[in-house]
Amino acid sequence: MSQINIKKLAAALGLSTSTISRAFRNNSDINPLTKERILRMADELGYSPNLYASNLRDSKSKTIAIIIPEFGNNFFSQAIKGIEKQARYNGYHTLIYVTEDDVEQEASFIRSLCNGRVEGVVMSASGEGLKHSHLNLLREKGIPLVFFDRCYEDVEATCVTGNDYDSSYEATQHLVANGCKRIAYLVVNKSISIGKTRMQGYLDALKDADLTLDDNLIVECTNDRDEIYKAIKRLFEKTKPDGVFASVERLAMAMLRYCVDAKLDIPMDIKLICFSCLEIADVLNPPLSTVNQPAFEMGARAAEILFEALHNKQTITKKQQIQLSSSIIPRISTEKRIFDDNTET
Amino acid sequence: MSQINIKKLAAALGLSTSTISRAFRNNSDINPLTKERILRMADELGYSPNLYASNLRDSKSKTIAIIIPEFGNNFFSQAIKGIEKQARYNGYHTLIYVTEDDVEQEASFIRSLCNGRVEGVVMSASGEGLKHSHLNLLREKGIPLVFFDRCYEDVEATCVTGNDYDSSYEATQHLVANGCKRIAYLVVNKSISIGKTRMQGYLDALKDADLTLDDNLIVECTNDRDEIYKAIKRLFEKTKPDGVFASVERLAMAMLRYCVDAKLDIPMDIKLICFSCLEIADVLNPPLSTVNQPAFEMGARAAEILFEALHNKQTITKKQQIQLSSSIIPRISTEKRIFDDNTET
DNA sequence: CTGTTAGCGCATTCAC
DNA sequence: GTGAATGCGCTAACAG
Repeated sequence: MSQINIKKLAAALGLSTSTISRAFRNNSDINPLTKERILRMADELGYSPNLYASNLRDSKSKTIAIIIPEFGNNFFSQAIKGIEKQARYNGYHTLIYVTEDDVEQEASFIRSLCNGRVEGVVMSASGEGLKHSHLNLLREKGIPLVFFDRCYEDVEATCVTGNDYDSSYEATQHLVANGCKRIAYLVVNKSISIGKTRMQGYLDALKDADLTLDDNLIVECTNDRDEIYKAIKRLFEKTKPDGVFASVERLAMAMLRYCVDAKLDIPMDIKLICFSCLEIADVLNPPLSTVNQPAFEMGARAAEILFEALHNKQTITKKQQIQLSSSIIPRISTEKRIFDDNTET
Repeated sequence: MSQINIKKLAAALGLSTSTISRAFRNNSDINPLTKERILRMADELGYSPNLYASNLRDSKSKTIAIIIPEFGNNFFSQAIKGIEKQARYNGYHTLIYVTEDDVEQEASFIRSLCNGRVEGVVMSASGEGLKHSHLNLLREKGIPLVFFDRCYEDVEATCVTGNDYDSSYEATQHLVANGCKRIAYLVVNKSISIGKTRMQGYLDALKDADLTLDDNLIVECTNDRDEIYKAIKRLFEKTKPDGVFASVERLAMAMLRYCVDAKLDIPMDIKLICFSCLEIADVLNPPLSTVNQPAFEMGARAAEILFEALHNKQTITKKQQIQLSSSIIPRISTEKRIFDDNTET
């Protein structure tokens, strides 16, 4: 394949390469007719300016990266959608990397991006709050970073999250209001920022409702479907919760499965609410009360902030947290049922 | 930001740039000690070879693109996961583009990729079988293409799909076997390849079961949630199906909603099965029988084929269809219920 | 309005 | 085992 390049095109037209170049960028002045002639010929010969040559010259890549820990639930697909849309709007390309919750992988991705491949990074953190030296690389290279949903607290960067504390408080309160006294909290990892924040909301709500905390009611799970199920089973065998607040969608799904198997009726025997952005929560069995996270908006907002930084030639984003409101959508799974006075609905 | 480059690093070490270069590629011979010294200093100074310079020199980008029509359901997130994983395995980067079902957008993306940005493309087609001239660009540039799930029949490229015809036939047969006589088919667009193939399976199964086809039972929907609902409502008002086969997940969700509102019991009054790769079909109300598509595998396989082509320096993939088997997972939504003889389960 | 010139950062000859 | 020279394809200054 004799690749066409600017020189050949110039030769074919009897022009200089700079004129060709001019025809392809909109700023420099050029005779409209020449331009048209060039573009026509370019089209015919299948010429388009080589990306890497241009990028090398201007050290601009018009590309950002998304780094996410996993793809397991709707949250990230919707967030990606938001980011990609913003990128498109700004004329940027979007690279995507999935770490599978592996900080090493995350570091490796970051390293592979620091050679000019991207101008900015939007990411949701994979690890806990320990060694983030790989992120210093970004700063050294002047590549701005924006977190969404999960962040490293010690890294200087803007972080777009939901109002996790408030939502958790409210979700717990919602269970209390509907009659729950022994509320369990299901979490994947209670030591990372987001699990911690959500748990605090839960704890404070319990305290404010004068409910005593039973440590057995806090269940730390993994991401493995079977193990989650077992953890829930143990919870119910050991202690008898009457309400469950799941900090992650996947854990609530396991709850639904367990309740079917254990012949527990939701919401009669146990009430359930969880963080989720599942669009089909209303057709679950039973329709599931959710703390609805604005995933798309979170992604879009994070990207927006990144592009602002890029636009202003900032090499770093301001350390601040931007909270988008989640909303509690009560459905059957937390409905109050009254037996004692025959007014059962 | 005084960016570090190969020259500065060379100067700092009193070496030539070519020696530096050698230290970073593993083939050329270089004194191990020099190499180590270089790498150490590079690390210290935060140097890594500029991507665009290397790419320009070698005309290699180590990047592929994914182009998908939408992000609306699990299918595409799982497929992306499969593709990304393969890419990572092969040391490639992955660009992602979402067309929102717009062929113009698709064409525009393709054009923006043909300047060397990517070495290959994995895509699920956005449009119908009409004008695909934008794909010729890829061929002209020698960029191989692999379709997954949705393809353009007239384009020469490998296409990885499910066994849609067979699965549809079986799904329909499954409804028949469980007592349905008037089976509706819900489809988004019956004229694109995939809608067509699936419908053919449905039609043939009806014929082989000696059921007469009622055109009113074939419902063409859009992607809009409300409109889908209305279309289903019209279907039930006009005619009384006793089984529904939904060619797309989203349509089945609308069915579940409609049945709640219309107080129709699934599977008593109506049975339902659909294409889906929802992992939580078992906790829907009722647990939904599905034709389970191997989305992750489809993505992974498509990527694999692309990398094979890349590896063999093919500029085009063989025109062939590779079918991965879907499996029918019967759940409550299609269960046979027998009233007449008191053996109701 | 167009051509000439120089150089972005790197990797590969070819010498030594 | 290492250095000097060349060019990948493009664009921005500068001249005219």
